[in-house]
Amino acid sequence: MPGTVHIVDDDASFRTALERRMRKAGYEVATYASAQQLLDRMPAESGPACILLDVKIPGLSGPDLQQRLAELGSTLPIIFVTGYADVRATVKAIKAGAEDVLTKPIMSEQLLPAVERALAHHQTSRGLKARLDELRARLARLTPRETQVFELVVQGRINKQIAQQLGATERTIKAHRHRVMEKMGVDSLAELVSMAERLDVLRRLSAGNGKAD
Amino acid sequence: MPGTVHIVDDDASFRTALERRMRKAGYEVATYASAQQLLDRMPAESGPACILLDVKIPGLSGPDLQQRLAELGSTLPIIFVTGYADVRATVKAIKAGAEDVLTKPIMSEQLLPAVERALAHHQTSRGLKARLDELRARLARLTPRETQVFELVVQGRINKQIAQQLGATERTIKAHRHRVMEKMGVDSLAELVSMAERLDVLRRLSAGNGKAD
DNA sequence: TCGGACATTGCCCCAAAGGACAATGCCCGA
DNA sequence: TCGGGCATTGTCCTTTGGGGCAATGTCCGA
Repeated sequence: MPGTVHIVDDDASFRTALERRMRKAGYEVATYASAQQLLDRMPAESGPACILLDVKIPGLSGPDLQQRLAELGSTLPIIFVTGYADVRATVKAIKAGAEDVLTKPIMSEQLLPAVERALAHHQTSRGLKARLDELRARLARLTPRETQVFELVVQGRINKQIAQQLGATERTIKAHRHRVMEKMGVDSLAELVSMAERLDVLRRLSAGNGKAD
Repeated sequence: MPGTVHIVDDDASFRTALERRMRKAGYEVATYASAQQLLDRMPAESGPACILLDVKIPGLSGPDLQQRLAELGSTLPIIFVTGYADVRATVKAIKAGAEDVLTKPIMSEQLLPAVERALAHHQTSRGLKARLDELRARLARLTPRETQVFELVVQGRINKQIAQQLGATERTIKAHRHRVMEKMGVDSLAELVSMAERLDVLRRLSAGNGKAD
């Protein structure tokens, strides 16, 4: 799979060596001497990509960068590269959503499959994120009142109940409801509920870990 | 949190030492000299519990047991115990849903929090599993025809369309639909769709990894 | 101050969903 | 062979949902 590999390592020679291997394998490459550098030149997500990230680098550490990226809603899969076997850190990294952890010296038999997996996962998660963002955008277009109606509707309340709860007429609720369906781009209650459910599930996941996006 | 710790290790002295530490910490303990032994005496899931599992044991290995348990739909969190730092295996174990990986000698500062986390997670996942099983059970009570109607209904099709697609009368669909709502224990389309969505999402997760249950 | 976004309602009509009551036909295991 | 589960329909009536058409009132930024 074609894709871009972002290499973050403070050791210039290691960085270059890795870059060569990646280019030879057919990937686009971008290198960074520090985590901050990557954040500054934050790569536009145009295609499948991943990060080869050294754990121990000056300034923001590998795990620090991982956290920052998660906070920024990045979908870039991270493959950690570490000089020594640290089980504690490895567990933590994977739980935080890292794609893999490789120890130096990095064997190609491990590196290449890991990169391929990462790119494939990124492909998938980008798609998911795109769809979710689309839903969120639609949801954001609802007016406050429409949002209230939306929430009650997907909970299964009938117009009469909603009207009573919001202190309005059933006719009014119908009007809001109509606009909600319109703005959300669905034409059946089932689709609306399904959409709400997805937003909800994904919202929960996002709250839990950085792998959500 | 009170709970039971299942210890699997072929080294009797290590097993006993660990058992003592766990009892002292206030947990119920059950020990097994092999993975097979645990499978044979498969613990009934009565309360929060977890497994302290040695990676390298004769017969079924730790990871092997992990896989078997996943296939059996177990929700028991596994904390791996390993003699040496193996990053590859660690990554694989965590990805396969392991709760944690600890290296010997096992420090209490790592062990006790890990066990607590495992028990807490088990508590949660048991709850999720129970709810999911409930849904599955309800779904299983539907007759073939009702299942067909169920699927079309949650897709947002209206009775008329369903009737046409299934080659039946609208009246018939209403009858099936009514029984579906009844058997699934809901009284609004929204709830039915929500239920279907959960079953679907969780089904996907189950297919992906052993952590699903 | 004017136009636009938002919230609200009324009236009317049609389509769809929910249920009550009732009945028919098939198939299968006890 | 009989009872039960399952699938199917009919008729009739009520409740909900969906929309067209139209209008009013508030609030706010240009």
